[in-house]
Order: sequence, then structure tokens, then C-alpha cells
Amino acid sequence: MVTQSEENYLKAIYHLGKQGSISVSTNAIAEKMTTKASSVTDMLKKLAEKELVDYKKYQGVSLTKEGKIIAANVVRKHRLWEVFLVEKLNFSWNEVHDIAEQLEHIKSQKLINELDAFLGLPTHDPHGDPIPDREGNLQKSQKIFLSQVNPSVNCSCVGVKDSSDNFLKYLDKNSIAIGTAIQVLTKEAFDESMTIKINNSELTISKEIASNMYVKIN
Amino acid sequence: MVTQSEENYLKAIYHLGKQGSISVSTNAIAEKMTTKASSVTDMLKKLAEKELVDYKKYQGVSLTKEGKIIAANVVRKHRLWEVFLVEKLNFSWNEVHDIAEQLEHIKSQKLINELDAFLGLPTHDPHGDPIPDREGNLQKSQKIFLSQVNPSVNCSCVGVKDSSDNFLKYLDKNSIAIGTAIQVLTKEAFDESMTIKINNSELTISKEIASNMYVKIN
DNA sequence: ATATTTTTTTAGACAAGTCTAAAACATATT
DNA sequence: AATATGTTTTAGACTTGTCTAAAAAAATAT
Ligand SMILES: [Mn+2]
Ligand SMILES: [Mn+2]
Ligand SMILES: [Mn+2]
Ligand SMILES: [Mn+2]
Repeated sequence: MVTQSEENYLKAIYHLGKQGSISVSTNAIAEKMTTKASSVTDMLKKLAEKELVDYKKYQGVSLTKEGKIIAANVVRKHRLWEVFLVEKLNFSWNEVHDIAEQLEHIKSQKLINELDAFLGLPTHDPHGDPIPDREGNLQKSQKIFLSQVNPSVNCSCVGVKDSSDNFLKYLDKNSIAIGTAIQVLTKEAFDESMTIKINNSELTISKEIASNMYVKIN
Repeated sequence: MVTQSEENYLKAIYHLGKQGSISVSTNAIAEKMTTKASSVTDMLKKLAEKELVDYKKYQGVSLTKEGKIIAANVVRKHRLWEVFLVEKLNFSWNEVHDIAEQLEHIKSQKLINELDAFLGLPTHDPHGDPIPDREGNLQKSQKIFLSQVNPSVNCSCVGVKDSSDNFLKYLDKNSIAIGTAIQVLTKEAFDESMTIKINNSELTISKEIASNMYVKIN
């Protein structure tokens, strides 16, 4: 049996180490999980004991095959539940993460398979991140920077890179939120600034802005 | 914050004590939760400290107003999730309880309200047990014994009182399972035996049988 | 009214998960 | 190569929830 806490650690290692293949540092895990490095060390020993991670003192840690499968499954559950909350229960993007953080630990293979089918076998979560399949395989992420979108293409906002107050206020002021439909009108060759259309009103944004917004092509 | 374990204890007291009003014994809780009486005592002290139960040594325990609200809410979540699993995810009766046992602990008021609406504000779970409303108020149970059903009424099986192997085998042999539609044809005044129709075939059952099957009127 | 049995509580222990403070190790700087 | 800085581990402690064994209280039987 793998505990809720163990699952959270495996997931953190998975995310930090590009699906768990790259070795991850104790401090990086501690920061991601807002816990202390000493607690991480304790847990790494436990996970190594269970052969879910490869761990040698001072050498960082990576997931074993078994660990990777478990982590991918937790991510799969997390993202499927996020789809459920947004598509079926009218949640908006910013509300789903904390609840999915809990739901991802519910243990029932049948539940997750049925949920998957019920949602129409989605490949990506509401943020455009790919949902691992039953074997843990990932498709490419669907989210790209707005700055990479070509003129006349329609897309919608799925997230931000910079989540500073200043930036979020700027977005709010211009009525850009998660889910907002955006059409790219023009792209200036000189400074890569763009004009975009939102709710039928035009807006000019700098490259700075465009390269801090994640969008998904519609 | 009330922990998962505390919620499980509150729920047990709620169920054992007719919505928590009646005083419940330590041993009864221990048996229901398949744990030891000493563990129960430990937990009762903790819950009393938090003013969720009224507890005096050797005197049994009952829920406070606050404890009752929490317990009813856990039951509400449990039963709503059971409806979800059966109605939306094609689970059958016997598969849902263990999963609901986990899902009932997910913390989000909005989640449960949205789920409730999504399911069409159900008043009863798949076993015919009532779902407490937001204030914790209960409707009457919809389940009655088959023996109480009058001739020519249509109902469906929602559970059993006696769950011994012998009885379950008997039901199986006669293709009676949870959800099976049953029409009462006749009721013998002398011994209260009945003839019932199941899947277009007739069956005669004793009062013994009929008073061990729970049904819900359609 | 006493003795016996059952129930409940206490005492002491353990595992999981966390923390702080100190020690050990690794890396970067001079 | 020696020192300083930063990272990681260890040591020891604490909380939560559980257990066994023994003591205390309550209920039942004689
Ligand atoms: Mn998320
Ligand atoms: Mn989580
Ligand atoms: Mn149930
Ligand atoms: Mn539970």
C-alpha cells in the first residue's frame, strides 16, 4: 500500500524530473512541497525501501519503473478529476486544483476508468496539460505561449507563466481570464508585439505579455 | 480541522445512535469500526476536547449539535457520491460503498453542492436511504420490507436485512439482485407468504424471505 | 451482599509523518 | 590546498492514530 503522502512525493519527483527520468534534489522537492529537507530525506528512504525511487545519499533521486507508473497514475487521476469539475460541475480553472489534489488519492481502478469514459476519454486537462493514459504514456502538451500563435488563429487562455500580482491585475483589467477566447489579429515583425481580439474589442500587447500567457489552439 | 479518522468516528456514532441523539457505548463503536475499545476511548477524549461529542467516562457518548452537523454532512456526501457512482458511472450497488467511504472525506462545500445539483437534487441513495439536506435534516427512508408491500404494487430490491451466505445464495438462485424489479402478485392471509413476479417468471416466497428483503416502491 | 463477568479506561508501546538543531558532505572561492 | 558557503543527512523530539496488557468500574449472578 502506498500512502497519500507517498503519492504526493512521487508526483513531485515526477513533475520536477520531467516524468521522473531526471535526478531531482532534496531541496527542490522540499520547496515544491513546502516541507523541510529533513522530512524529504526521511521520505526518500521510505520510498527507496519500497523500491519506488533510486536514491543514494547526497546523489539526488529518480523514479523507478514502478514509481513512475504510480506517479503517472496519480497525475492521470488529478487531471481527469479536473476535467470533471470544469466540464460537469461548472467549476472554473482556478478552483479545481486544490480539490483535485484530494481526489487524486481515491483508490479504485474501476472508478478512474469509468470516469475517463464518462468524460469522453479526454486527452488534456482544462489547462491544456496532457492526461497520461492507462500505461502512463503522455501526449504532447497542448498549451503554448500566446507569442507563438500566428495571426488569424483562434485560441483560448489556459494559464499564465508569470503569476505576479501585477500581471494578474493587468489581465483582469483587460478582461482576460482562464477560458477567454482570443484571436490573434496581427504580429509586428519589429518588436513582436501583437494585436488581439477579445470579446470583440481589440487590444495591443507587448511580446512581454504574450510570452507570459499560455493558450490552447481551438 | 476535523481529520478523516474523526469524521469516521462521528459518522459511526451518528448511525449507532439514531442520528446521534441516543448515547452509544464504546464497545458498539469499536465493533462497528473494527477497532479496539481502547482506541475508541482515546478518540472520544479527542472529540470531547473539540466539543463534537458529549462524553463522560463509563457513560457512553452522544453527538453535540456541532458534531451532528459534521456527521450528517459526511453521510450526505457518502450518499450523494453513491448516487453519482450508480447513476453516472455504471457502478452496481455492491461496488459503491467502499469508494464512497473514501469520497465522503473530500473537503469542498462547493463540490458537494454542485454534485447535488448535477445529480438532480436526489433525496435518497441507491439503497433507498435518505440523503441529509444541507442543514442535516433527513427525510423518511424509502426502503421498506418486501413483506409490507401490497399486491399488484411494483418495487425494486435495494438491500437485505439478513446477509448470511445461505440467504444470499437463495436470492442468487432465484435471480434476485440489487435493482431487480419485483411485482407483488398475491399475499396469502394465512401464513403471509407471497407470490411475486421477477423477469416475467413467478416465484412463491415465505414470510421469512419477504421480511428479510428491503425494497423501494417504484 | 458478595462474587463473577463484562465493559471501559489507563499505561505504555509503536509506526507514520513531521519538525528543529546540529553534523557531515559537496561545491565554490580565494 | 584551505576556507567559506550551501546542501543534505542525522539525531532527537512531537503528534496522530493505533495496539496489548493490566487496572478500574459497572453490570449481572449467586
Ligand atoms: Mn492541477
Ligand atoms: Mn494530493
Ligand atoms: Mn454506503
Ligand atoms: Mn470513510
